[in-house]
Amino acid sequence: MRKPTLAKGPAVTGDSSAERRRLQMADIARLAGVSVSTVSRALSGSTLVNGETRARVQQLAQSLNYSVNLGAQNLRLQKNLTIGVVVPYDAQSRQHISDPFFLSIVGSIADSLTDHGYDMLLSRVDSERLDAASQLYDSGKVLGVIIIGQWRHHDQLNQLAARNVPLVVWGAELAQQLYCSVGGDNVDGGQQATAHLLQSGRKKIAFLGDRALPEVWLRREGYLRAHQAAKIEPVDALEIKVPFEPEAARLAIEQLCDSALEFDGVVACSDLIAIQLMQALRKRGKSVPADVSVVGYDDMALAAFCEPPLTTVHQPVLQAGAELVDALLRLLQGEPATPRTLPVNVVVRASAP
Amino acid sequence: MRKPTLAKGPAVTGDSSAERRRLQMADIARLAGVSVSTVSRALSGSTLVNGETRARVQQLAQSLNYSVNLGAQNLRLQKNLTIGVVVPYDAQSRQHISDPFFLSIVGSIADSLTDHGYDMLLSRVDSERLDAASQLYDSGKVLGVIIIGQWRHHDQLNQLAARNVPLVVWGAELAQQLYCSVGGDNVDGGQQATAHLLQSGRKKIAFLGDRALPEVWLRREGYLRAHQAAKIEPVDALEIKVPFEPEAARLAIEQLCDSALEFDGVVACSDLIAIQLMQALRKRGKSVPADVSVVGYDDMALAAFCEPPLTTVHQPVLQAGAELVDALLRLLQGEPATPRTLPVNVVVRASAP
DNA sequence: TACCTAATTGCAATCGATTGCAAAGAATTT
DNA sequence: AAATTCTTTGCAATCGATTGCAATTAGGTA
Repeated sequence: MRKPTLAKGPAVTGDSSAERRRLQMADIARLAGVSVSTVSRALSGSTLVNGETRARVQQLAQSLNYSVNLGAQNLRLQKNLTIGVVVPYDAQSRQHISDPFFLSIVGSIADSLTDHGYDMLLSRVDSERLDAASQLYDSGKVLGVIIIGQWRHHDQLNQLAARNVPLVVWGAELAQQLYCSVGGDNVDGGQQATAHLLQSGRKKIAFLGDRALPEVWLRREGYLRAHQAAKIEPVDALEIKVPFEPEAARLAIEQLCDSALEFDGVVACSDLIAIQLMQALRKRGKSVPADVSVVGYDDMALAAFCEPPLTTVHQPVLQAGAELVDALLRLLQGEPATPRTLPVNVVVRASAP
Repeated sequence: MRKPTLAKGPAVTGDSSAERRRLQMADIARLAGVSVSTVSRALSGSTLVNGETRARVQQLAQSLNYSVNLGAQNLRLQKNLTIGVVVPYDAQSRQHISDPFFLSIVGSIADSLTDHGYDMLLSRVDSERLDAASQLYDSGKVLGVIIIGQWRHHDQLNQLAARNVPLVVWGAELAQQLYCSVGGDNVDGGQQATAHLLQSGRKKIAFLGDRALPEVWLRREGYLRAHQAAKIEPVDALEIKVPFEPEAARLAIEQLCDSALEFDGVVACSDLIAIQLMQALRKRGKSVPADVSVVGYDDMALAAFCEPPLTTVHQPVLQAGAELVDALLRLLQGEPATPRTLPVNVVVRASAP
């Protein structure tokens, strides 16, 4: 086995003397003594060129690590195998791509795109200007776009769709929706989470989330339905506006815990919110789940390992990636793509037995 | 406030009748009644065109959502603002992009690239064929490549560098290294982790990792040095080959726990390994940290929240993304880029007080 | 020997943009 | 009024590939 040791070599230089010019077809042609046309045909395996010549050219190209310039090829062939994936960020809080849930969706999309032979261009836009995502498409960089989340701008997404931008969105299925969405069943998720708490005898259940976001609104809808089904009146004051951004969330949570509000159960709209809440409660000497039962949302890897392990609504991330990609590719074929709502289920762990 | 409700609309169709042809400069030219040259100049803000004409063309383009075709523009201008980020995957275990640590590095690279105005193309390659990453560069799709991890193929990376592929690698700084790397100080990390355990009185410390990987080899080096400094002889049998792949790791860990080997401390080469170990120990009635102290590696978000909270070696992910991007951009300028080893530090939590 | 067919190969137009250069027209100078 | 300059515009070449069509050559046939 080679033994790696600490290096002490010189700095790696960029160019030094050898100028870095990319090899092109004309070079191969010159070296092989044929025309560019012949090289092009040889490399694409056309039978129009002599078998011997073809083999010679192919070997030459291979040995020189030559690859066809895809930019030029795409231009000529009007082809493109790149899909844009857009992760909105919060411009105010300068919240970057870091939420583990979004990252895991991006990962699963990457896998699915690779399986289909597409490249993935990862990009960020201000969550208040989702329509900026179309720039990727308008400029021809990508064939179509997958946007992670609707945020506050269903309308902008509709405009993009109306402009015929090939578009699929991770998020809720809403009324008057012109674009294709794929998302978890938020109403059912909210309902299941709440019902689970109600069934275990909890009566004063807080709802933590920002209902200005469509997905949260729907989860709240489920929260209300579960109360209705159990013939229990939810307490209005226990709906707390908690944003997804960790820092802002922390403030809202501390405020809740320091208030006089009483609650024995919590439905949080993300695992991060749930975990922050559990920390805040512990710090104040309250026990989870003895004093307060907590249910999170997403079921990210973290959920199984925190203290106590978190009961949470599982979102099918792997399936999500595959479905998003499928839907977009179908759109690109000119086929219809129906919005999809994926089933979710509560995973019961210690935080809400 | 608009109230989202469940949708019941028809399927979103792809094309319907309206054929989807991308707008191009010639269209704008025709509509504005000028030549393509003028449009090109107007859109680039050249003073060569009449101010009035310029404004008119710009407004027209804007109102039609026209963007210059970047493929054609890049071809003509020999310009390209896309960087490739390559995440190797394990072909045997079909381990996909999912390790939270890699994802968080990718996230931080994405942020840094965006700040510099570059696009990011995310791609995967078989970890046994890292040299396949150069395809992105050879084909002109990207200006340069960032590869996450060296895996077993320092040699292939050197070959890429020798071929002048602009390349930066997240990983260890090794001997005879032709490429630029950025990574945590693995020797120091291993040493600090081990020293922390030794100082708290632990004597039989296991090392969990696959030393065929350079980074692990170096951490083991630190593990040995710490023992040497403390004048304690490490037990050879306590070096356990545990791969990073979760499933394979689980097997190795179960095997260790079921063996007759005795140990009171553990240095694990990732947080995932550490957490899996803690679960396995708990299942067997052993207590962490009373019976066994555990130190992880990476300090991913998870570490602070697992049970017990994990003492671990913190890797500076945010800084890593910025440094990787800086180094690559410097290379592309033709400037030298020195390999960088970033300082790491142990974050003490309950698993190894 | 003249003619026809088939197998190879290269010329030149094309994809959608940019830009040097020349031309047309307006404005200024002599 | 003629000459000169300045402003504005369009023509045509170019980036690196692909491909229809024509040209060349070899081989086969009448």
